[in-house]
Amino acid sequence: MPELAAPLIEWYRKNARELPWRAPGFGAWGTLVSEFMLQQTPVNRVIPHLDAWLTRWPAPTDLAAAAPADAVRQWANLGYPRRALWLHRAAVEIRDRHAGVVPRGVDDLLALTGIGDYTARAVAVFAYGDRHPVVDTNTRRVIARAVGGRSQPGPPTRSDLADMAGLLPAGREDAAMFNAATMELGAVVCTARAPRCDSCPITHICAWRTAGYPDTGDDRRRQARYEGSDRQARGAVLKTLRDADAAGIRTDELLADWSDPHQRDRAITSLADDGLIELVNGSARLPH
DNA sequence: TACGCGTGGGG
DNA sequence: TCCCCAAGCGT
Repeated sequence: MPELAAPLIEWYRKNARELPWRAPGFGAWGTLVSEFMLQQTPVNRVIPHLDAWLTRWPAPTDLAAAAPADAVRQWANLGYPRRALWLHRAAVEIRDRHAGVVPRGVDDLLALTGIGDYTARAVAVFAYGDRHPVVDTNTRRVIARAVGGRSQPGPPTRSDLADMAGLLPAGREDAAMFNAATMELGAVVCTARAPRCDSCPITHICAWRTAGYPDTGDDRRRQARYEGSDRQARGAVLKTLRDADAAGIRTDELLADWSDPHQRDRAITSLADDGLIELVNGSARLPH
């Protein structure tokens, strides 16, 4: 296998976007919050919310002292609001189990609510500089193409971690840079649709290019339709409650005009099950 | 392993 | 107009 890391790192040094979490001394808490927000939400939408969040809660203990409702409100329209709840829980766990300091070990990070394989290693690598494989949708796509010669990656697998580990340079600094560079390439050059192969720094190594850019199929999981879905109903309920005062809204007045009453009821029940809302005295409100 | 989970911008 | 896509996680 030709050397992948060197040209990627060189390209990254010259072309990396200036992003808030890449500023020197950004801090582990900022990194952790940014990674929560970046789970399925695009960079450009995250940036202003990240700034506001860290201004309000500069340390894990600050967020831990707040009510979950405040976290859900501050999350605003970033999407997947369970992440706000999970981030709040993680802050409480960091306060209680790690003396208010974001842990450095991958196992400790994995034990926190809302942190999985990606986020745990992203924090360990980007905040603490340790040597681990970071696997996300970008690195999986870049490796599927450059190494696997395929047009798209398959569904995520446990072996993705070992595949990335096998490509990692020996040194900690280089390894961290390689992780970041592979993600960056996937984000801005080796994109899911219409990749910009003309400006790619590893075309000379790319197995997909060598094979003539074949369409090898695409067995990635498709996202369910949103229009008319329960998710849409949940989103509408939560938006209403974010915009309401702390006392909430009577459940019989909540989304009273929703076209499917059963779906409305399902949304309210499932949100309560998830802890995103509380049902008290016939009213629904964000969790105190 | 496969599914449910928000929201908005771009092709 | 839709459909695709976005630094995933928990179950």
